[in-house]
Amino acid sequence: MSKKSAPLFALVDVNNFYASCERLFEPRLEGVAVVVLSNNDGCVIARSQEAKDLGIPMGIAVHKVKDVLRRERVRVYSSNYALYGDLSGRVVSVLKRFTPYLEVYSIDESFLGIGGFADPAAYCHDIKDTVLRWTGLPVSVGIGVTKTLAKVANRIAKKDPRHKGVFIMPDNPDPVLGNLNTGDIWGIGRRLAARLDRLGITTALELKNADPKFIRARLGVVVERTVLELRGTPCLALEMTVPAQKGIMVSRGFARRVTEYRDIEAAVASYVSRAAEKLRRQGLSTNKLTISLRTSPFAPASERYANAAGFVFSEATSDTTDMIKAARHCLKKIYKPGLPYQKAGVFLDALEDARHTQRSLFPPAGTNPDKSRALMKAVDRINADWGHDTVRFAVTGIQRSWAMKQNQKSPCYTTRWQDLKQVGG
DNA sequence: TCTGGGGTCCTAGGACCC
DNA sequence: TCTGGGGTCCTAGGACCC
Repeated sequence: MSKKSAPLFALVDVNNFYASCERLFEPRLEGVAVVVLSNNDGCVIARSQEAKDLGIPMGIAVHKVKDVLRRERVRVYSSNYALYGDLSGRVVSVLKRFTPYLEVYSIDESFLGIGGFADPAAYCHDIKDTVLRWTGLPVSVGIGVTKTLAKVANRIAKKDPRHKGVFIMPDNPDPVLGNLNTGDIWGIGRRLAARLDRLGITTALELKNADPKFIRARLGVVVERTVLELRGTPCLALEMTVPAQKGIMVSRGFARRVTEYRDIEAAVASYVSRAAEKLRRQGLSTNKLTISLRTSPFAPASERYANAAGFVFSEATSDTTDMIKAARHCLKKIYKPGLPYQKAGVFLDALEDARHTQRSLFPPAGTNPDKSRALMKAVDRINADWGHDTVRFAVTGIQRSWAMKQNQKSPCYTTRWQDLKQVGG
């Protein structure tokens, strides 16, 4: 992309990503309806085209579509993030061979800066064909002068087979935008769509033609930027460097309702351990830990409860022991006996580079940072070599009746040797 | 019986300062 | 008893994304 050329964005997006990943290692699934479930096998988070054609909605609770899943013999998979993460990396490495102007936006989407090409559509067809040939995954590409317009174009590339997977936004986008609801624009969710509706704005074209100052006053700067992006004025740049993470969260629903303090404490301690590993892997330490606990939001009102409590460390830490201690302190504040708890979580906040941690003038008694660092390093090393949780804290429990359900999980073909054997049968 | 998990950014309002 | 205006920083909550 030469400096003089006008910016042009391509959004490359894997079609039905999770479903396509499952299909990659099970050729029998070709042409068959496939769905992938959320954690705890709770709801549908990905569908093959055939599953979409059966009218199975995104995000629906599994128990609500049980009948159609059985009747139509839909193949059902628990989500397998190790597999999806690995395949995502393969797609990105193919894209990197085409251009350094690359922003990995999500597990299945990347923005590419493609300004300066004489024939961007041909270039993107080449990208699409190459990704399919080298990874086996089908992608669609949308092209536009802003990220928001590239998103719109991508949607059309996916929906209308006549475009063969690549759609470039025309110079006059109005006919396209006139056929698009505001809720289908990137950045406009259900709430904002409803508020726009009340202002008499229902299509993307109407939003584009609205007064940006008026929109800013009523709906804030985010929506104002969307108006400008729809008009072809870029407000969002290609972000090629990954910014430092601001927070780390680990939260899970329990496989079944949990009431006993000991069980919740065990679950929370194991989430804390996982969060602490993520923290150390990135060379960070945390200043603040928050524990959250709740019953099901679908529970009867008498059982509905959600609360959170935080703990601020006197100096930043990356030590699992410190964090478990803090977590117990928080949990005691918010745990109420007798309730059927459904979910707990830990959030690590106010992160900083572990190498430049500000030491407290008054460190808590009995702490020895060097010793703790060495211990954590050893624990991480053993767990990396021998598998998750080979070494873990006793408080995380032995029985783990709360551990999540994943009854339909596919093998980790690409990341575990043991699982690879299953391919050959 | 059964409804995901992990992030980001923005805004409003309170605390505090001069 | 009366009692300003403006700035900054922090936090909680809301909205969005995939």
